[in-house]
Amino acid sequence: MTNLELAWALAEMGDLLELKGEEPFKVRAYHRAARSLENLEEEAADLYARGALEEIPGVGKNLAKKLAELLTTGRSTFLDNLRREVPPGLREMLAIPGLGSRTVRQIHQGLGITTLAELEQAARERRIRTLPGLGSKTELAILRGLEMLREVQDRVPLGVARPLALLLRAQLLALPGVVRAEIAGSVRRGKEMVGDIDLVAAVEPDNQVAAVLVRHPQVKEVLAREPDRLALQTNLGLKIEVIMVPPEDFPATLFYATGSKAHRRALLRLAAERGLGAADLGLVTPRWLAEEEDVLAGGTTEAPGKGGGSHGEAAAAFATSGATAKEDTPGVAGGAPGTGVPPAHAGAPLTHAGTGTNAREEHAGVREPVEAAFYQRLGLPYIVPELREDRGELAAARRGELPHLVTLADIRGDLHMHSRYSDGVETIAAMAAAARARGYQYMAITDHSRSLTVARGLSLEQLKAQREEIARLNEELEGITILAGIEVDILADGRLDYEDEVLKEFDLVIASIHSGFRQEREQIMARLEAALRNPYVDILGHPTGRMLGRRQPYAVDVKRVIELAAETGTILEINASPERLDLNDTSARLAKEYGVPIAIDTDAHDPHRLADMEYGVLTARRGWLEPWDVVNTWELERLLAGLKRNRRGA
DNA sequence: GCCGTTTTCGGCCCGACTGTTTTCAGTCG
Repeated sequence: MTNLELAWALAEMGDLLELKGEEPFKVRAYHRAARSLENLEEEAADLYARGALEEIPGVGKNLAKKLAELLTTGRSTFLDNLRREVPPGLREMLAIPGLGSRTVRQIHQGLGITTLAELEQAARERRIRTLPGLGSKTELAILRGLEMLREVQDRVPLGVARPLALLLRAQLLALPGVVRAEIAGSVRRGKEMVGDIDLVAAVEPDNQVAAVLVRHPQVKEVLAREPDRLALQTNLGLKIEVIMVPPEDFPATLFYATGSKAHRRALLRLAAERGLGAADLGLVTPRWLAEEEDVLAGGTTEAPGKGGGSHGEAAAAFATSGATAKEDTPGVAGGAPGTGVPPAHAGAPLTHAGTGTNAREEHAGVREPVEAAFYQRLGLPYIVPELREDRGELAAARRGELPHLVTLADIRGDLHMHSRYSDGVETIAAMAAAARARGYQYMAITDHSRSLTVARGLSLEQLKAQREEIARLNEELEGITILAGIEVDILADGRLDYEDEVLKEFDLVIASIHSGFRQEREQIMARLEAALRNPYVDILGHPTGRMLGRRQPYAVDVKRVIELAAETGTILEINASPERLDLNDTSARLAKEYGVPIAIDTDAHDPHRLADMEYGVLTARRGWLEPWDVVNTWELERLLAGLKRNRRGA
């Protein structure tokens, strides 16, 4: 079992124990251990092999035993028993904001409800409010929560799907008869949430793909097994589709499977306007021809062979650190993160600034954009997957105005990270070492401010101590500059958590909302406006507060925030954590149109999470951002000179 | 259930907000 699968099993145990009414500290122990496993560098299976499971933080005798059972048998009698005791629907209810274990238990016991469907019906029939302590607001929260769950149904964050996609691609390439394999679909396009992992493999007739993959340890169920197509369901509930084609069909199939569907169809319409057909472009596979037929018929039905929407896709180049829209530069040969699987192509060197030793930082990618020829036959430059959403990319290509997209290699620093001073897990020195190992020239330590007590926000005394430590480290360390920053809370009443006299002492200030999420729009906007107008607030952190699949944004008017940022000279953040990606791609693009500079920050609480930068860069690319739009691609001097605090009176 | 150069037992992040209430329990970050 993989670390992620083990982590999910522990988290499920924790949830089920909580629903049973176990004491909170025991429940928390399961969740803490789950988190440890998610962030573990080494495979738990290896730790088990040398009897070292208890070295995992938060794992003692008891949990080590449960992990050992999972690792050796793939099952857990403890978890199986829990699942028998607690209806699975109750666990799903925990995902509804506002519902905790006590309320779920009360609803279960009071109304006999065990599924989300029953819960919805009860809320609509106003039966929830018949329970003591619950009222109409809870019913509303339930209905809203269910709506949010429906939106993300069967989809997972890119941060979960992409690592598995990279692993699968590497494993495919190791199989006999596989000439080439690439990630396609929404994973390749870098969408924030994905429904399935699409892979395209160029294979010889005697390949072993199906035979091996149906027995893959992470595969729970085979959904379809056809000569040229395999559909699988993983243990974690993700769907995987592998399309197998002869090598000569690989480019067109990859192109098709990457989507988006809207982009494909717009491309075919453009070709038709010019009197060209799919065949003229070299797109002669059955999928393309069927789609062309449908487009020409003016139809909106699905092309055969695939399911609906933009997820009928498959395959390849992930070009974050390589190819851009204007230059067909090579991408990077990709290894699978954290798996020790070697890169598939030995050729292209890592282009990431300086380093590349960490497998987590490597990127899958094709060495040349295999689809370039198709665009070329239409007289167009190559369009990277991140732009293929039918959001004006074809028109821009025709005008020769495709953006020169920012790449991971352009990033010179990370301006949002936490240390042990607040809720981070590492020292400033360790975070600095990790940032330097990534080739960064600068970084900012931005711990939480004093009101965020859960995150051990810093008192004025601690701020002083921290600043002294940073000054000392800057003396000692070569090759990286640490900025003394803060992530200051925008308090519920609109004040900032420190006075201006304190804020002006920092090198850089991020202001963020961590409380009062349910306030009315007017109040939220008043708080944001006050923060944006503060002369010492340089960056607005995670501007909408959303957590993908978990929490809706607070009542924010994003366009107004962008206008205010433009007016006040405040930088807006793309928080690169795959749980957030906030701003999202379309908002980032709007910010660019307003001339608002963007900082792509990881908000890392742990050195490993500095690698989340790639997700932020992907989101920025989907937002058409170019290096000059992103302040942490700038040289440090220029960055500092550009901060609002330093421009005042200048 | 985990953890310990103070502890092998008794702590474990804790204060604010929300919804439901007339004094507070539950949820959240």
